[in-house]
Amino acid sequence: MRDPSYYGLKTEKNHKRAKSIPWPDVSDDDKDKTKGNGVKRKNSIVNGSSDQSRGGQNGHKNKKRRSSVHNGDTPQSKDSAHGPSSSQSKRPHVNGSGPSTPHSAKFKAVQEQRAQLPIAKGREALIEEIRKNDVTILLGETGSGKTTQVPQYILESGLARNGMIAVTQPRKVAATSLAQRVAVEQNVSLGDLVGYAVRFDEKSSTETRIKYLTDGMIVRELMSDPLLSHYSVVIVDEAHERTLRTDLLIANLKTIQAKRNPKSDAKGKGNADASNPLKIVIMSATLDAEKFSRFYHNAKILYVKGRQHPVKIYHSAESQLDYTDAAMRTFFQIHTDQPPGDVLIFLPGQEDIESLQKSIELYARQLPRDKPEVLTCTMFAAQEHSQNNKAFAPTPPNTRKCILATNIAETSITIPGIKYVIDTGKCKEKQYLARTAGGGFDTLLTRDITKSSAMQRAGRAGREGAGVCFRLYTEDAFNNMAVAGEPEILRCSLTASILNLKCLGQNLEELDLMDKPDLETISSALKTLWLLGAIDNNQKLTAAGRQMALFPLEPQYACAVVASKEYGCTSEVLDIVSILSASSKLFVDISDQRDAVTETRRKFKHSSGDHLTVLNAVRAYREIAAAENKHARREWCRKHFLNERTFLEARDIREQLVVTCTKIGIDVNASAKDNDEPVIRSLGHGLAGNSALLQPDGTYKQTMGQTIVKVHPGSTLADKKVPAIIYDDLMYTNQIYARGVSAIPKSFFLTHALLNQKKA
DNA sequence: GAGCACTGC
Repeated sequence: MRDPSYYGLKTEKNHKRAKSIPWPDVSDDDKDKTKGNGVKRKNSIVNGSSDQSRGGQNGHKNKKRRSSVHNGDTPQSKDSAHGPSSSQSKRPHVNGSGPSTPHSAKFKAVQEQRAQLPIAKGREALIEEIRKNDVTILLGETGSGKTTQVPQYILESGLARNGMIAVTQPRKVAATSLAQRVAVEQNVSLGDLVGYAVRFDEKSSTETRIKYLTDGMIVRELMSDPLLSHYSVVIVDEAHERTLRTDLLIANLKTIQAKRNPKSDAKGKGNADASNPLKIVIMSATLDAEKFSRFYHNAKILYVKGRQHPVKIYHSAESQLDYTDAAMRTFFQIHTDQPPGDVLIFLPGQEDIESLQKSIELYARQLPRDKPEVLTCTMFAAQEHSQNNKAFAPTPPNTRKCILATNIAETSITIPGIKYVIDTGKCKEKQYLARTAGGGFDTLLTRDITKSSAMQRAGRAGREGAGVCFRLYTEDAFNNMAVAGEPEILRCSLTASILNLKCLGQNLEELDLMDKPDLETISSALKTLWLLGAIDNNQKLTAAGRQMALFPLEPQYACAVVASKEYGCTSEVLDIVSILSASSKLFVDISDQRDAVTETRRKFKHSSGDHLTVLNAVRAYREIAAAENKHARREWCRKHFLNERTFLEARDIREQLVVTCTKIGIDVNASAKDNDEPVIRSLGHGLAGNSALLQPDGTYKQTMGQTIVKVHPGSTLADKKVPAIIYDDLMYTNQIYARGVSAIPKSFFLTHALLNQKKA
């Protein structure tokens, strides 16, 4: 392969550094492929070939116990169309978007597609296994069709009896779009036989038998229905992601099954005579099935092949210290030597993305005329939606699109047209550091990805056709990667989970979890709950704690809402905490318009700090919203560097909070008007543990610990010294920064923890 | 005086 400098790229940096990365034999790729020598086809991801699972240390062990569902079953024609449910689909549907008539061409095409999915061949074997066993582990590669088909097979076979089938997903979009798809396949209107439930959005009815829901939603349902008695089958999808809520669900399902299937023994025999037995199906995409199996009394593991185009994987011959530079050189090697096709580059964060984009655009301008144009797009969570969406626009003719993305493109978003993937092997990961004193804090540091992540990234090149993945790390480095990431339960704060479990009468340390968190993390959470008055000296849930758990909020903010009743400022506190709980930040940062941003933000700035600054922004938006149309509102937000989606999401959250408040007798209209003190006081109750005092040397030191914290430069209090502060959270990057900071009179908060306990 | 992967109720 040729060096980019061959094309006359002339910055000083490039002259010093430019050398091509020695990708083994990539340049004469086509010739070598036909000869079958030269090109190393390492870990090639070919339709379900065993190569793909080579990365897993225990892959070979799995084989012993895995039985393939591909054992020669032929799908029965009577089932492959529509089963017992078909009678329900014959009702006339008034609206045009409803299901088509059973014999329409569209419906037939849908059923043909269903029958061709890889999992369809194993249908009978799969149903038989689920019938025989209380718990089934199903390993399915991408494209196997397991998530849409298994619930339908279970329904159509009658295994669910009269109960519902729950299918849990870690993400909302997945739950809603899967339900949509399955409703089409069942030829019913969404919300009838097939429905979904995610936060702020539910489409289900008394007729619903297959319900897709987020894992958070079903964990919430546990609070009102501890045995999940509405469901006869619970399918946990994407279990390998090991989200906190999936782990809590998996643990609870085990105890629920022990109660609902009284005769079940360790080998998991059928329980035809139990009145309302529960079937569990764990679906996962990776190699760690053994662990799920062991957890569920050595449950049977089934394996189903996927449908993926082959992806050739090249590892870098030597390790690349400067991964952005290596990514740039690799991009230009692809651009100059490889056939057309868009490129996706995985980078850890926004900063790397923006700097690499600049370099690529700089060098692309110096390419000879006969080379295709380069179009760069960036994709990361903090970026405006419209910018992220640019990657989806069709690539113009004679152009190669280069998408620079974070992990967002690994699971959450699928970009069409990608033929080449460049994987830096890095990501950023949040990790909670528990400190018994001071409550602990989050860190966000760049680290190596895992094997499953690396495979996922490579797979992104094979969505639509054969692809190529260039890894900017050696094959040894790949082999030394962890198989999978640490489950979330081991790296996040447990304050909210412990509070919710206490409402179920459970203690987290006694729960039968697949992975148990540190005692330090648990005691840090217990300490926070005690400070909030949610538990008493004997760690028993208090009346106030029970109220806090009802709110879909961090316990700190729930505590502030509960406290606001006394100070008569619930309206203001709801405004603030609903913004703080929204998934996107309110204040948009645009790196190249920084001066304009700070200037505009001054309008909302409140002298006491960030919380009341948020309140000012909410009040200003509300005025605009009342007076102006949608377009003007959006324009106003853009001009003021405010994220309107945050306002809209916060409005939904606020509505939920109003319902909860009303239920427990908190007057949501109680307002302190322009008196700020009660608002800060209420927040002070919730943030009693998150406080720091100014030291003589100008730094802030935690009141509950010894940590020196710095006010984050993005805060309105960044260049102002006040005697005492409260803050939303701490984040360690280069230093320990307090974010979401407000000044608070010293006399306030030192007593708040005690007040919380007294009230409780 | 400096930077923030991704979910979810």
